[in-house]
Amino acid sequence: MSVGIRDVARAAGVSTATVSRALGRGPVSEAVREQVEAAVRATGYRPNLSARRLRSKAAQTIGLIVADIRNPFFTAVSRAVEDAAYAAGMRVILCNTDEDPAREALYLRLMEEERVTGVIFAPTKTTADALTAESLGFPTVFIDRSGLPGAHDSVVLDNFAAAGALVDHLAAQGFSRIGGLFGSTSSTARERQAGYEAAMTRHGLAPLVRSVAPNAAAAEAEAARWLGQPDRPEALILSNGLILMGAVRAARGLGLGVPRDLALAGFDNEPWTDLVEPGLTVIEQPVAEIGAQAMRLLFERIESPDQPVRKVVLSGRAVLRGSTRRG
Amino acid sequence: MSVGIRDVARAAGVSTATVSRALGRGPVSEAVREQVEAAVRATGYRPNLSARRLRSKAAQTIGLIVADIRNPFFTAVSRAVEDAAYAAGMRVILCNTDEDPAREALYLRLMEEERVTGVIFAPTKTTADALTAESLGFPTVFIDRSGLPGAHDSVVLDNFAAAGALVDHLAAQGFSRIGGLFGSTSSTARERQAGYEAAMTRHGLAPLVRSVAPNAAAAEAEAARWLGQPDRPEALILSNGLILMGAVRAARGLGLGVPRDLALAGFDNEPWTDLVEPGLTVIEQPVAEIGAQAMRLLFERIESPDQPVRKVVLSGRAVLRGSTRRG
DNA sequence: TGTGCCTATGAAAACGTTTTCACAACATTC
DNA sequence: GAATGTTGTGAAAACGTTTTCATAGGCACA
Repeated sequence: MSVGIRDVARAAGVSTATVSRALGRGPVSEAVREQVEAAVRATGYRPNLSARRLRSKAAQTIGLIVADIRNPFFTAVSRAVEDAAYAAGMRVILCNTDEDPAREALYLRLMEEERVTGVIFAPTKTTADALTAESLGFPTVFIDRSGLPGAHDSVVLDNFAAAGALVDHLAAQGFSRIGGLFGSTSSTARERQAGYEAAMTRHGLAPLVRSVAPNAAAAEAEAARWLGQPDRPEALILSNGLILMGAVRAARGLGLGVPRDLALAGFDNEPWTDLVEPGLTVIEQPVAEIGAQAMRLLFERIESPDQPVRKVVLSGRAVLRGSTRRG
Repeated sequence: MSVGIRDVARAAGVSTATVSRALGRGPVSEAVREQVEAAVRATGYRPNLSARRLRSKAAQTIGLIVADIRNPFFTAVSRAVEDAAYAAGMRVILCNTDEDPAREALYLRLMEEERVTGVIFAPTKTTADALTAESLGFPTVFIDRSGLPGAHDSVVLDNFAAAGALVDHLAAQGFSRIGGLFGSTSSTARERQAGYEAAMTRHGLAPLVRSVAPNAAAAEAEAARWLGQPDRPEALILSNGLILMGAVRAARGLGLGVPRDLALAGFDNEPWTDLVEPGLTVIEQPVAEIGAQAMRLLFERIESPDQPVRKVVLSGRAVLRGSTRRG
């Protein structure tokens, strides 16, 4: 019923081996190559990728496991990864873990069963800490988040410095009760928290830290609780775009003026952050480059599996807007 | 080197056929099933999905081809599709066409080669109009956009009615020079335009229409051009979230107050639309339901390939905010 | 003219599963 | 007690490719 390589071979008057060689790379005479191509067109042949992968053991597939596809940061990174992958003739399987270690385990097993060429992974802290260099059966690059030192290639932001830069900026504007609301599931949030705390200490200020599930609803609830207290912070640093949005909503809900009653500074320069009034001060991440670098690292790891582990650290760019301007 | 089903069979003291049956569904005694499971654990066996798919001819894979993953509408729909797919034990291959017919063709060929179980597809108008019922080698459900009548299952918004509702609302507020800026690549934008024009005519108003590539940058440029003219519209209807964002930026850039100098109404109730000042009046689409219904239609089509073509039309919900309030 | 070495090709094996076919052991029906 | 299912199992075929192995023909070189 379905047309296979033997139908093409019959139509072209050659063997299946020759068809395979003509379609891939292999020594074939120009005449035969043209015959085969004509036969492919005539029969409407489409190669069966499952069969091809089974025999050749080259899956030509990379897995992309992200924590939350609704987070525009991951969407943007995915775009870059996919573009690079398809340009290299590889397919992408995209998986969403929702920051859930159980789903991470599920998808990692799926990757094994697919015999993927490699994986790009933004793991939760729980999973990252559990994964040693040998525990994964395929080349892996961590993205946005890093795990055990020296265990996996990774490309991350210089979170420590970026969070420190936000504190410096707020301190320079004269704010002193600067709070930090950080995600609870990622190493990234921890690093940002550490950078925040170090900078606060450097400025002789007392760190005020809370953590929260990294989504807008949870962040709004927690921020509202915090900001409702009499000794509320006068400035807040938020560890990603979703948490930043939650904080903006909480401030609105409580009738707090920004930056008069509350200054806000966050991460991820999402399109809406300069549309709200006042514009929000953020650290912009080089999202496209993160994706591209991850693919580069992955390809190089596939090429030479035994090279030393590498960690690419990219710098964020502070985008200063009205939300941190001292009234 | 890699452990296969025959290693498991040897370890369990049974044949490979029995292992296969014990792992899948098939008549096996309870004792043997436990033996096999123990052997799987002992050997660390992972099934090879390529081999499984090749032999069983069940890809257990659905393709999801969207126009732009940066558009939160598609992100949200993808979430729903993926959740449903993984719940049904299927994998998802996600592809981005960037509204480019050439990439659509590329990905459709990929779907054939993957021998996918089915595809959910948001096609450009160009591709949709070229695709007859027989031209696709797999069950397909169109999403957000429809093609030739009766050619493919689809789940879409009632775009005509929704656009009309926006016009009605603006007209009721006393606006009369109401312009419409619509995307140029989708049937959806055409339907919204038709609904807009019909409603304008119904109100005795003259339609003012422009079209633009459906992304924020192009929309901003076109809106700025339009709004810079002396006889500029006093209200604008925008055919999706990205175009709406472009229009907001254009208004800001020209120093036009909303809604005093310009009223704005659009599609897609994205999280940022109530964060800008004033909040934006939009049609909210039931994104999760669109994804879920698409999966339902697809599964039913797979089950009974010859049933009549169905089109699910969902209603949008008008969310009225300050951007259309008559000053 | 013989020897050796490329190049293009075909026959057949191999990839790791599931499925078909055959059959033995046992239960059910007449 | 014979005929007729069931049920559990193994041997081997099959899925659609790529790859290995073998070989025939052409060409260069001695």
